[in-house]
Parts: sequence; C-alpha cells; structure tokens
Amino acid sequence: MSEVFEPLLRALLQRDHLSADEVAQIRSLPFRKRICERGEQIIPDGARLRESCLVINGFTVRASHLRSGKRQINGLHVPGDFVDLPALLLKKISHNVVALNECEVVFFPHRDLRELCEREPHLTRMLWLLTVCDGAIAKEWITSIGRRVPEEHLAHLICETYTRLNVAGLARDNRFDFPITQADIADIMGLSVVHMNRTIQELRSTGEVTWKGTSVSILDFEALATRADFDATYLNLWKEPR
Amino acid sequence: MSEVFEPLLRALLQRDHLSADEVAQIRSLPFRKRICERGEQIIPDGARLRESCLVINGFTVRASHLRSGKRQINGLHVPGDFVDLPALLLKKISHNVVALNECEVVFFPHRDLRELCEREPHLTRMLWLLTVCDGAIAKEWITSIGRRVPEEHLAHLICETYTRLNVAGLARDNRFDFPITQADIADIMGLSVVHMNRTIQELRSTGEVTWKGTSVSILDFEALATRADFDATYLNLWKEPR
DNA sequence: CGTATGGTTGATCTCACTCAAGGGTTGTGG
DNA sequence: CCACAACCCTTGAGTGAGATCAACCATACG
Repeated sequence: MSEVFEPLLRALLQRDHLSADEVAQIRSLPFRKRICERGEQIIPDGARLRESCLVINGFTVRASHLRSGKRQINGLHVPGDFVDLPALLLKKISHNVVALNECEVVFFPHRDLRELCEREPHLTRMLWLLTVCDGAIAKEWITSIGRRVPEEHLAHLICETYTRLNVAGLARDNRFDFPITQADIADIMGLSVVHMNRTIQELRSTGEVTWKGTSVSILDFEALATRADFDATYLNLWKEPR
Repeated sequence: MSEVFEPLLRALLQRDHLSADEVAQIRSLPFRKRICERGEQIIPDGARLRESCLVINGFTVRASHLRSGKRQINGLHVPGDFVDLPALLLKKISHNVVALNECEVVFFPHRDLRELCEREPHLTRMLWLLTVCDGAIAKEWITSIGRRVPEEHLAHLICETYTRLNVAGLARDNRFDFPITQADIADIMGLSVVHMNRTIQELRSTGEVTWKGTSVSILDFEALATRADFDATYLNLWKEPR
C-alpha cells in the first residue's frame, strides 16, 4: 500500500521538484502503522522518542498543559503533516499530541530518517522545510491570538485550515470537514467555550461561514481572507529549488 | 576577528559536540557585517532573500503588521540567534525584523550555507536544530499569550530571556540587560501599553523582579519560574548527538 | 531651554470570563 | 423500544479584566 506516502509526497511536491530517485527513497522508508481513537494521546508529553509520526488520515492537535489546569493548543495537524519531525533532532518534546477524530498515523524510526539525511542533502532540506513551515504557522498563530479580534482569528483559522486541507486534497469548492469540538477551538484561540460559541455564531449570522456539525463551508473565500488579513505566503505553497 | 562566530558556536556547542573540522568549516564561512541603528528594519517584509542574518550583538524582534495597524511581535532574537535562517529554504519571509537597540549583525550568503549543507549532514542538522528551537519558542509563546495571565506571561518571558542570554554569556547572577520599551513588550504579549505598564508594576511590587531602565534583576529565579510555569526543556539546552 | 520619547496614573467602558442552566443528539442498557 | 447518561452546543445574567482616552511626569537630547 503506497498511500502511506501520498500525503507526504503531496506536501513536498507542492514546494519543490523531487527526482524519481528521491521519491523512491522516501517510499522505501520502513514504517509501522497505527490507528488512533478519538481523544487518544498519540505522543506523550516529555517522552524520549525514537521515531517520528506522520498523519495519514484524520486530525490531531499539539497541546500544552499548565499547572493551573488550563490547556492551550499550539498546533493543528492535517493529513500529510509530519507531526513530530522536530523530535528527530530534539529527542524530547514538551507537549503532547492528541487525535481529534479516528486517525491513521505511521511512525518512521529515527535511525532510518537519520540515514536518509546522511546521504540525501536535498531531501534533508525538504524535511527541514516542513519543520520551518510548521514554525511559520506557529508564528502566524501568535499574531492571531495576540492581535486579531476573535472573529478575525476564527476567520483566519478557517482560511488556513481550508488552504492546508486543499493541499492535502481534502478540501475543495470552499468546503471541508472539520471534526473538532468548540471546546478544542477555544483551546486553539485561547478563549472560553462560551465566547467561542458566540464567535462562531457571529460568523454564521453574517453568512460568511456555514458550519453545521463537522462540515464547514465558506461563502466567499476572498472576502473571508480579507476580513481575516489572511495571506497564504507563510504556508510556502509554491515550487522553488530549496 | 573570529568573535563573529563565537555566539553561534556557543549556541551549537551547548547542544552537541562539534568536531574541530566542523568548527573550522563554520569559521570559514564568508560574511558581511553590518551595524544597525535602534529601530532600523534589518530585514524587510516579503523581500526575496539571498543571505541569512545572524545577530552578534544587540537585540532584534520579528514582527507582523495587520491591516488594522496593530503590530504583534512573534519572536525575540538575542546574540547568537540566526534570525532568518528559515529564509535559506523559504526564500521569502512574511514578517520583518527590527533592531531594538544598536545591533551588530552579519549576513551569510545562501550560496555558501547551501554548499556547507551539501557536504556536512551533521552541521545541516545543527542548523536545522536552531530553526526547530526557534519554532519551539514560538509554540511556547502561543501558550503564554493564550492561557497565561499577564503576570505569569511576563514572568515566563523574563525567565526565558534570562536563560537564553545566559547561554549567550550575557546574563548571570539573575541579572541581565533588556533594552526594550514597554510598548514593544506590549506587542510581544498582545496587551495595551497601559496594561503592560501595570503588569510590570505588579511584578515589581511583589519584589519578584527589579526592573529599572534596561536592567532586569530576578530576586529568586526558581520562584519566578514556578510562578510562570517555566520549564526550560523546550530550549533544548543539553548536549546530545543530534 | 523646547521637544521628543518613554513611563505612569486615573477614569470610563467594553469585551470576554464565569457561573448556571437548558436543549439536542447519540449511544447504551434495561 | 424506551429511559437515561454522556457529550456537545447554546443561552442568559453578572462580573471583572483589559482596552481606550486623556493627562501628566521624567529623562535625554539638540
């Protein structure tokens, strides 16, 4: 089953050309697959890791917990995202990764990734690029949470998620499936659940977004992007020799 | 003058062993030096970059601007920080970098960094590691801004900055120089200047922190770290084969 | 000196939190 | 097949944190 690598290759090929040999090198990586239940902790906080996890199917979030009991989500992973690739270098990560819905994930041993990086400088840079894009998203989130008002922030999150899912081939025609609870979105945006609910209703009432169950529709993407000050540059979705 | 490379080597050697040859390879990188005035924009927003910038001396911040005129700072760079190393892969960055005080920075052409990465897999990973640490800081900032109350957030920022400056050899005995205005800290924490001022006064009044001019003193680091829920793990300041 | 910049203070108002309860849907067991 | 529990969404009311507005002070600088 080669589908394991499709989301990843899709993410890479969006950003640079890969030779047939490079594609083959990636495809030859050994892996173990795992199905995770909704709510399951995929990667525990503070663990010492010997493999890195790639999401094939489903949504996961990266969260930190404070002593006070508060929780902040600082990352959202869609299929094709190399959830904890940084662990290849860090060995230890200080947040945990949780499945939002039933997920299919695969783990690649660090040993094999390491060997790949020893012989393939260009692929190394492409993996590096993935972690850099992840960092760019985090920086954009800082801006959202710090200076965008909740409606703008939510609009931005929707634009970003749509764009990322579109790359993964999971969103089109201004619609996508977003299996997340309002409590989780509140933990993304740093708001209370009650206020989160009211913010969503605000976007609904203006007709900008239709959100029923897990189905999100954007009436006019351009308009929403303008409202949110969303500029996809930071996602680096263009081909370029890297 | 080899001091150009000291802050960088310090940052790297803190996290892994480097061979004499590797150190020599770094030292042999060609560069151009520049002095930046306080408030000067070092790297313009959206520019196409052919070199990456390392801070030798002074403080810089990375900021985003919204249409509304609001500004959010999403990164703080201390000496030894490779400010826009991600640009090596991204080519284009969507935020700008500004000097907080008079800074000494050096630029390394991407061509040379690229060549270095082609032949040195381990050094590549070390540079990669720097960008990953930068990302880890951004994630921690999301948590701070989203879920820490202003006093905790400020305490966390102080602990983080002290720890990072300590690595750079610029802080010890619980004291450091922090040439930043309250308006800038407000843009880091996503607060208004007035409230920022009151938050600082709060930390001062409890005696946890002395802050006069640009000199910041921490009365009891452990106590402040506890208050802020600060755990330096995310800074990855230990030696490990990467 | 006058001016600019940054820090400080007070008053007012609004946004967002908390608390508390009700409603809808799904799944499960009697 | 219905009752109940669990989970999530929704709504209302009261409170408080943080924004905004508007001054005033301190220091550095030309």
